[in-house]
Amino acid sequence: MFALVDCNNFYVSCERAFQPRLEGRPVVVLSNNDGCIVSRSAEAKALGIAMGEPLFKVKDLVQAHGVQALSSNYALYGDMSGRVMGHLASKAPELEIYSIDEAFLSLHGMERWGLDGYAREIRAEVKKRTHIPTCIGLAPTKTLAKLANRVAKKDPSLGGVLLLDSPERRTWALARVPVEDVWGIGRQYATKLHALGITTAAGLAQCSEAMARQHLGGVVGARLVRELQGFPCQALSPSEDGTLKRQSIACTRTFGKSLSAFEDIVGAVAAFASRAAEKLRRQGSVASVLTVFLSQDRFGNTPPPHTRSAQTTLPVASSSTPELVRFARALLGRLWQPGVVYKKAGVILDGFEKGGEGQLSLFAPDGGERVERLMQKLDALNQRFGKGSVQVATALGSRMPTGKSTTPWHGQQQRRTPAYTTCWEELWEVG
DNA sequence: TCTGGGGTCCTAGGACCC
DNA sequence: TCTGGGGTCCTAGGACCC
Repeated sequence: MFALVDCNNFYVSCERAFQPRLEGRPVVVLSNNDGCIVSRSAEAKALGIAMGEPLFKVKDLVQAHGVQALSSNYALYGDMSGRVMGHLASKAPELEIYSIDEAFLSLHGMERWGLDGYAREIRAEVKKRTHIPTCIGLAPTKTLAKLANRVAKKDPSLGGVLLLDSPERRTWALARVPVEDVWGIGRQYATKLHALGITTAAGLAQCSEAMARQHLGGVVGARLVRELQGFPCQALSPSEDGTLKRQSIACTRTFGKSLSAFEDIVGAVAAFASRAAEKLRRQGSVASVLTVFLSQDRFGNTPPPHTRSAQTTLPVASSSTPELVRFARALLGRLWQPGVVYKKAGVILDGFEKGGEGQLSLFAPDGGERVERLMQKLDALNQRFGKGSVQVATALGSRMPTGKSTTPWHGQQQRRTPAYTTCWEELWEVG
């Protein structure tokens, strides 16, 4: 049996854990640049505020109902996520961290404990220790566990837990979930399925394999239907030592304002590459593929495509900031055009190998050990004195290296709460 | 005026290999 | 007119997820 533990309105719940006055009120958390709504409290959902909606489109609603709109505070959410996952890891032999607010647990062999009661215990404990409310779905496949979780979230009478351990319960749950709410059914597939007269998860579960393959992206769709029928097709991939090992790492941003000058954009790209390299080192990988993209305003008047990208395979896989910045800069040189107004850029790393196991370079006789030591020092300094204390100069862009002016690509974050748990200057004050 | 930032997996075609 | 069978790697793009 799998359990899927999912935090309710995660970002809003993190904010509420430190600001009890937000309890019972409509609250939303905003994306970067305070642009879109990415997390909503139950009260905000009830007002009809949609997920992903731009803030400016619901400004009236927000004002009329005194909705608290907060900038996103990823330092806080990441830390709270770690705490929740830490508790979950102690509750099951295996844990797969699926996203910042969700994890699959393998409960194989624990059936005799009474899974329903055990799930309620986990839920209560997470709430008590972290103040984060969760819902738990339990079922023989991941897709059914997701579905059970979704039903548990929508139906308060279930007390946050739903166990699907019999054909009767499964049939009951499948019948009450619209097909578009099934894990793996997005907008395109939902439209197709409705046209075919399939409107519920129950209907989808009765689909033939041929039909699933034809309409739902081949083997992916076939697996989805089998999982709904109770035949597991997706195994748990346990997260080693409670952390996620990614297959790709991206750092991308919409700029705070439009940028044209090469020096400004190269500053942004260098900063993104530095950040990506940091994440890469933290998971102990080296990357062999680097992609840079550059976008114009996708809501503006310029016809698509709005994005151009360039990719390169590194001669030797690397996690060195200066090395990756150098290649990123070269790629940017191929993309940037004078006079064009840009709104967004990004750096993506791919093709990972485990650090120390990759192909060695003929031309770096020490195997890159010096650079590795340098990067360790860099990370240690930034850990000790705060993010960005030591950077490659390219990342400063056209700024003077002194002074506190923000970089031209930085956006607004006017409603950010303190990083209560990760920054000495911003510790929680009680009183 | 204002419109996010991450990820995953799969397919298909072309170049190239034996 | 006929002209094999089996791979890999790379790129681009599409669908989905949170």
